Amino acid sequence: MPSLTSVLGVLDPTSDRAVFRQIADALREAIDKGRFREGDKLPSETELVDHFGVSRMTVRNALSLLQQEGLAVSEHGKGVFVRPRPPVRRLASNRFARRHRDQGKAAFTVEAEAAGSRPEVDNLEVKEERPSQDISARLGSPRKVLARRRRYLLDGRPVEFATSYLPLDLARNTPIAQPNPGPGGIYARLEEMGHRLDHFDEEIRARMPSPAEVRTLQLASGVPVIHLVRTAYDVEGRAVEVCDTVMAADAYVLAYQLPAN
Amino acid sequence: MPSLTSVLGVLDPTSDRAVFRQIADALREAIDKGRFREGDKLPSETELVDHFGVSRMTVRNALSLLQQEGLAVSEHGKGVFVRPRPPVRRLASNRFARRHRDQGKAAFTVEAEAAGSRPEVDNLEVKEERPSQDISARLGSPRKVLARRRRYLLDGRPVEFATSYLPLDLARNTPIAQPNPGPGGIYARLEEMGHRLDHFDEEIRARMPSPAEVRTLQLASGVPVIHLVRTAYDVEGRAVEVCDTVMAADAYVLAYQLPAN
DNA sequence: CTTGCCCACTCGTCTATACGAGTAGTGCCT
DNA sequence: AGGCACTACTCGTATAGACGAGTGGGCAAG
Repeated sequence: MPSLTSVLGVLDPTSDRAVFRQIADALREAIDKGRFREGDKLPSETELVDHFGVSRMTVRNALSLLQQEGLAVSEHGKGVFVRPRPPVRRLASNRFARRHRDQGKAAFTVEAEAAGSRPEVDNLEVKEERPSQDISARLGSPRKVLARRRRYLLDGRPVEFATSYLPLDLARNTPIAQPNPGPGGIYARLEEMGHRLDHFDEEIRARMPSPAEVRTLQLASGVPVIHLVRTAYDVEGRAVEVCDTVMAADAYVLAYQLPAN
Repeated sequence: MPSLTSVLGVLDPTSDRAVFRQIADALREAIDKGRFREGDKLPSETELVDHFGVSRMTVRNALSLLQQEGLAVSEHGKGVFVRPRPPVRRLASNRFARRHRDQGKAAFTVEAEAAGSRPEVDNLEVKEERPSQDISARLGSPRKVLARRRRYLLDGRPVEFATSYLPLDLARNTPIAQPNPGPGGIYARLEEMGHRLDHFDEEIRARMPSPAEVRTLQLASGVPVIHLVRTAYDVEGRAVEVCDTVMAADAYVLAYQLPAN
């Protein structure tokens, strides 16, 4: 067992860099160099206090920095750990292409099982409501919309929360208003109903989660969310669906293929 | 001038929610309700201490939470302010399409001026180097690559830092190895050199910035970065360029249009 | 009137202490 | 063998105080 000094070094009292930043630097460097690996427990606050000869608040300040950077997570009663990188789910840009519309299960389920994960969907909610200003504008100002909410989990971990909005005049009293819209999902139903899909617009943002999103997605601190808003247009140019998705950023890579011409 | 109590309310001593969270909640709610607007100064730490009757560390803890959420920014000597939302730059998926290749200026410059901003590019660096494992794999394992680094600013604010990598055998002693590759950028040069471009692959991730990225992009705390890696392929299927881009997430929306078939 | 200093106010850093609460192992008691 | 209590260790929350450093306004000296 190597000494803490050999792993973390010592403070430089002549430096004008704040002590807690020096401590954070030392820990960050040790993590980068592989002295601590994913899931490893970092030295406890008490050990760091003793090693660096500073007060506990200073140590906590340093650890808090690492958590904000997404490098570490603390667990009450256990310790502070190097944040494990979960397996990422790759979302291909053509995942909604007609030829990929699976006739049995939802796309999420198929992909997750192919990747060796256990998929779940919960928090299902289908209701009629008045659209927000943003959603309303994207859908051509319908008075009411059908909202389909659901949360996706992989191996028990929530990774994504999505809401689909459809103009109510289009979705009411159709399979789309059912909790399970049937094989191929709502896009298959829309096409059966005569709304042949032409293209999708996707808008991607990244930001820190709201407290509600932290709860829903059980996010560790230092993990942003990817906010994706997809609008589906039929061949007549009508926006027939808006899907608002919030994803745990550490669980996703979005992949797009674009023509060069 | 409304009293602090009418804006922030009071603590609930019977609640088991931590005091600093209650204070953060009160401030967050006041911001959400528009009692404080973008750029407004929040009550000073001292005022919050007096109002809530708690110690300064508790108040700082609450303010720190808001900063991690990206809701507030502190300025030494001045105060804590509601974080202003900068204008976002919209990156369209077809921005590199051949027909959009401007013959005079760089795409960044054209777009920025169209949006009424003052564009700058700095930190230019062009050098030959050994590729990282990741870049090497994407480019088909060249021994060395040409790296072109640059930083983009809008109205003096850094928003994006990008590095292009090209196999050295392809780029050496060409205009691509010059600081200014000429009209239409390196994609125009590549096509002139016989590498007609076929398509691009883009991979998008979001995460918290490293300390180096915080410096380079002058990021406030609570602002993630969008990490985009674009690989350009010629019609023969060869990867001819990888562009690794780190963007301030609060300055960008990425927009993609996808066919439905 | 201008310059420059000082002061009041801001947040930043750090110490020292206290108690609460979650976790896990040990060992006793049943 | 099983269950439970105790305990030692972890991080979480909160207090009180001190000094440092950046900002900006006012006041006094030139």
